[in-house]
Amino acid sequence: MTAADQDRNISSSFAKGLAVLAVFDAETPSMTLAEIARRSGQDRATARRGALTLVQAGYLRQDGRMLSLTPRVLALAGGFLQANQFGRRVQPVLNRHARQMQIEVTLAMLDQGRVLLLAQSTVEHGHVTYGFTAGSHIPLAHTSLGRMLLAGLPEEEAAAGLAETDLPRHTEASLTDPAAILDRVGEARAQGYCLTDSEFEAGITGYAVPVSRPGQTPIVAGCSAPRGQQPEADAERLLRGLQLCAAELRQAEAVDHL
Amino acid sequence: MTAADQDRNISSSFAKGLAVLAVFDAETPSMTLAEIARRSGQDRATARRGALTLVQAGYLRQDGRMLSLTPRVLALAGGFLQANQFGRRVQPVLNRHARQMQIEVTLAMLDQGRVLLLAQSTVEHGHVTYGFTAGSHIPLAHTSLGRMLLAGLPEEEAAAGLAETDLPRHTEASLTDPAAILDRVGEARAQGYCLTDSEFEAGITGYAVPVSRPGQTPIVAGCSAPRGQQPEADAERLLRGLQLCAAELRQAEAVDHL
DNA sequence: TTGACAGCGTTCGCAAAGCGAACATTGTTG
DNA sequence: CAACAATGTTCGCTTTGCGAACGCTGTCAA
Repeated sequence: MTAADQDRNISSSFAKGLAVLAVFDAETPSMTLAEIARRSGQDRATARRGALTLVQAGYLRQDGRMLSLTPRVLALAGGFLQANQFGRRVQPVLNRHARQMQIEVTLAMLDQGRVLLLAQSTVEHGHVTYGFTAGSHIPLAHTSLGRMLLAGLPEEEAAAGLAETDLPRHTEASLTDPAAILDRVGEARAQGYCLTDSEFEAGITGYAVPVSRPGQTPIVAGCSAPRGQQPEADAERLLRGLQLCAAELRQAEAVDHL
Repeated sequence: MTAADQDRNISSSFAKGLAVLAVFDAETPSMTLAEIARRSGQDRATARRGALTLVQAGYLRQDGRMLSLTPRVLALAGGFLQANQFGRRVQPVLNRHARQMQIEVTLAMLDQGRVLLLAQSTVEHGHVTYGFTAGSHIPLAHTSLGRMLLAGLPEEEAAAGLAETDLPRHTEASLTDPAAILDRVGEARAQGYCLTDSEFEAGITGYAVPVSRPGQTPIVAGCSAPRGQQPEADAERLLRGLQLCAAELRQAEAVDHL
């Protein structure tokens, strides 16, 4: 009861339960109650009630002492995707450009100090590396998508956003100095696109361009490919393709109210 | 406290909050508090607390008096998709077969008396009609996917499942007699595939085959296309393609523990 | 073998969280 | 503009759910 008193309008039990649902991510597909409690920073008994409630609601499956998400959570995302007509207005555009560029195209935004993938084109010869999908989180600091997103924020917010995340060394090439990363972000802001090389995955170059209009919540499109023989030619071709894709998404006002 | 006493292990506030989150679907992208309360069958004050909590947690956005889902809900689905390696084990297979068949391929399962789309390939020339995505719900009774799913259940369960849903007449061809629909389901079970014609969308034929092994929770793959000049030839080609796709998914054990 | 221990899931009395009738506020109709 | 209808918000009473405490199970060292 200090300064931040509990708001009578907020249901704390509900908030805690949501935290339980949110701890399930790529690294930990199934967990015990104690693990959930630890990850969500809650008492074991509290986590237990939340988990059991989720089981009853059908969002969680209990298998012995392990708990894991059920496909029903997809329905929650489905509500969002349909509300924003992703199936009609976003996915076809991504697919078409992906086809023309012969590369997988991803749409992303910021979420809690990470990059949240909103949609992904699907094309045959995609060099599948991690197998990210819509809803996946990827790092902010060492990906072209992340830096382009930061570039869409006012400078001080970008610095703040970067400060919130930790900076693991994914590869030898990963920049670890926040100032150096902010330099690259500034560069991306100035030139209207972002390139990264080998900072997240060795040998892979990332490309990203903004989709949202200045002032809106930043949305970006990007792609990644193994570094080829003529990096400059590749970059020019792919960035041109991404710019066309981004322009078309803007035109369709597909991402204006995110 | 009559017979159905409240379980001490279940957090009712949390369950009610989840119900609020779940009312957002394709038909109602944004709602007022009163509408949410009505749809979730809760008191307005209760719905309000749930909604405000969701706003604070970042899953809902408040815009005047309208509330709508934010992209963060995608992260919940992302947890499931990554846990089950959809990006690596399912999506590529669907994409490859879709490419070969030159048609959009969908993976689906049962959820609350409807068909829940789990994943969807995307090809260029897809005749985009509704713009469904992963997480979308489609009707159970009048789609080939739905009937094939019912065929994967024991007969009495299929009948029960069908009884739960209402049977709107989407088109003139929609079967409205439950017994007639169960006949088709039985047929699908017997022959190992399901065809429907114009029952959901006029002029569109749907094709579906089972993916899950007998006894598991039913999972099916399917596709749909405008009825062409040689329906039999189309059916043979598409069903063959779907069977190959389904076999490969089974082989990869991609959907065994759903 | 056994005692001590660490980690897990589960219980229960008490504090506080949230339910919903009642109220305030805003839009709508005759 | 008065009467109404529908929405958003408050507050006292009750129910819910918090977390210390418990029992159980597997693990390690003496």
